[in-house]
Amino acid sequence: MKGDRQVQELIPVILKDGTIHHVPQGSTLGDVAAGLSRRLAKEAVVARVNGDLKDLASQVRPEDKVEFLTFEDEDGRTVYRHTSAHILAQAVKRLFPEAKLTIGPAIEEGFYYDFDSPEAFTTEDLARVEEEIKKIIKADYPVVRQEVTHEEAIEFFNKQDEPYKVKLIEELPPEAQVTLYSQGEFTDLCLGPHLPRTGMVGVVKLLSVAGAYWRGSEKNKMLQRIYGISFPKQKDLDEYLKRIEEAKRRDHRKLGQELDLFGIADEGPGFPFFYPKGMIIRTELENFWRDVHRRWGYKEIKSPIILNRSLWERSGHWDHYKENMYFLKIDEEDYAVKPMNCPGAILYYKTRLHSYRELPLRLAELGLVHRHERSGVLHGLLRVRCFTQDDAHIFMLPEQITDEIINVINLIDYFYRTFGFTYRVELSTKPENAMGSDEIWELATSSLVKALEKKGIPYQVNEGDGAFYGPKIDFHLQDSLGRNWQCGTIQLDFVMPENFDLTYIGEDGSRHRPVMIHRVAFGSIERFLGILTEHYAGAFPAWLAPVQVKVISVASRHVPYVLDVARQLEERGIRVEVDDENERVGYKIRQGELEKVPYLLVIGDQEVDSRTVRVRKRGEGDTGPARLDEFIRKLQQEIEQKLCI
RNA sequence: GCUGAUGUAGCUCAGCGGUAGAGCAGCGCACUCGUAAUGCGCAGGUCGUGGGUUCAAAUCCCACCAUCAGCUCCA
Repeated sequence: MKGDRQVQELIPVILKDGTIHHVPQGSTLGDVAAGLSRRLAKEAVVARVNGDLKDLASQVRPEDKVEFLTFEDEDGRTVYRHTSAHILAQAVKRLFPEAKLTIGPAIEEGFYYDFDSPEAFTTEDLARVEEEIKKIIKADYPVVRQEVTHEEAIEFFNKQDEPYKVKLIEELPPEAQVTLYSQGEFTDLCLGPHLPRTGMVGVVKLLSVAGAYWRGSEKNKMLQRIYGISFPKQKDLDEYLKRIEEAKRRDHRKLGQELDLFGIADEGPGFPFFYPKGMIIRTELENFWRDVHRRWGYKEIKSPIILNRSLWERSGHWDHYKENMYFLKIDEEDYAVKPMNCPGAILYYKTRLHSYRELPLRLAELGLVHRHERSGVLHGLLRVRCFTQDDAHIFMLPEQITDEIINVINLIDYFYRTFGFTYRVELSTKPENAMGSDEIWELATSSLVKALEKKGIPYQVNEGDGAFYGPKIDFHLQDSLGRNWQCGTIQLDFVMPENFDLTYIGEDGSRHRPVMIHRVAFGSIERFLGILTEHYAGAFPAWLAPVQVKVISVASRHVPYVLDVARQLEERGIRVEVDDENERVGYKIRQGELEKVPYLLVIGDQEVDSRTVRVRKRGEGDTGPARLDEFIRKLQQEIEQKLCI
């Protein structure tokens, strides 16, 4: 009567929605899922039990609060991909038994596994590994968790000749329980949890192989890292690969060349060139910037690129930023190329006495700075060695801090909205190499928090990520592909005013110390243009487009009218080009579309006769005939309002 | 900086020990044409740079330069 007794011993578990479900004692989480729905039976990858993630193979206890996760849940996806990483490691060990296992976590997009292998893996190797992965998935090995003692674990991995695993275990406290996960012949040290079976993984795609240091430190040995991604269905993988393709298609380095906007010569690694068309976009961005700053009460200055060593010693850059700076000698004296604009702005501030009545004093500067970046990190316009910061330094009374920060937040918000970006805010606090006392940092940080809270903006805190002179608020904007870019930043600074002995004359007639804000909106004009290029996929809105209208002749007899139309557009301030080549219309239209010109005007007999133009809108095709002045009026409005259409 | 891959005409790429090739772009000629590539012809390269091996190097070896991917995700 053993069976009867089991049936009677039901235990209660609490489900996600609060309902109580009774299951036989000794049930696993997998059993519970299977009893709830067919969908869960198939798709549950892991369970959250009383807040902790647990393998589906583990048993439930009475009163457990249980929630089942699938690939759709972030944590479920992480487990799914972590198991994928184990499958990758198993496949690699089969094909390359001499490769040593290290670590293999799931990451934001996919997973990786690092191996110490005598031979570097090639792309062909990856294809073979992928085949082996398919076999492992097909074999559908159960993934079995096992708890062993510290000693047993070390002995096991010593026997397996896996020195990195032994090292990892040795770093754990000796009394700790160590968990092992096995699937088929493969066993890995792992905290888990994992999928119950290898067959639950749908498709795995290995993406790339690259070097990576053991524990991320350059002092350690370089390992071979294989990156991969996995999905339940081929369709999901295809979509992911399509998204990668789309990002490649939008790569600003590629578009910058195709559209003739900018480029980088071998002779100047990290020092970009702007070509005439890129220069137009850049100038439009700067015009917009000047216009906004005028309206927000800023004055503009320009400080020199090269300044004497003594200045950089006083500012702290000599001690805190030296390895990123370029130096030169002039008349036997040491000079540095500026990596930041703040000391220049401070020198201007110090050219005369300031009254409390003129604060806040907002000094803006499009300042060209140079910073030494390691050769391996350069990347088009996004990571360069010289760039133009759309900088500003605000000198103010301590009681103006919160209002000023809110003012800057409003300005940055206005900037990003113009380009159709949404954004996220982060607050960074005191770093290791900071200048200034804890009290000052405390005060500065709480001022930033106060401004954010007053604006009701949600933010994330990054401990220890601030600048050496003060805490900061960073703006991470999100582009049309959902990627994040750090651009704007607001940094509060009590240190520089102290170092440079900055003062203002207060109401009481005596000298007081002002507070400083450093801030950028674009961040770097060059980088922002790179981001915009990818965001718009090269199809810039009319206000930024290097050529706004291209006028195309059908046959050579139409050229005089084409030139007349172009002249009228030009007179109304529109950037226009004429294509009067002896080519077919189809050819010229194709050129115009490839150049991503917002409007093409096609002119043939009909247009000449009726003195009209035929409008073709970028990406939409022929939109029919129009009167020229009507077209110009609409386009001017589109440009004026900076519409993204 | 480190690991790996790459570097051939303005662009995209083929050639991988026997002395440089295509398509597009450019130039010329013909066609005068209605919404994403008309046809024919011409011209264009010290094969990233510098060494070496060889009768012979774009091709093999070494060094350097540049580019690309990665080097934060921690059993």
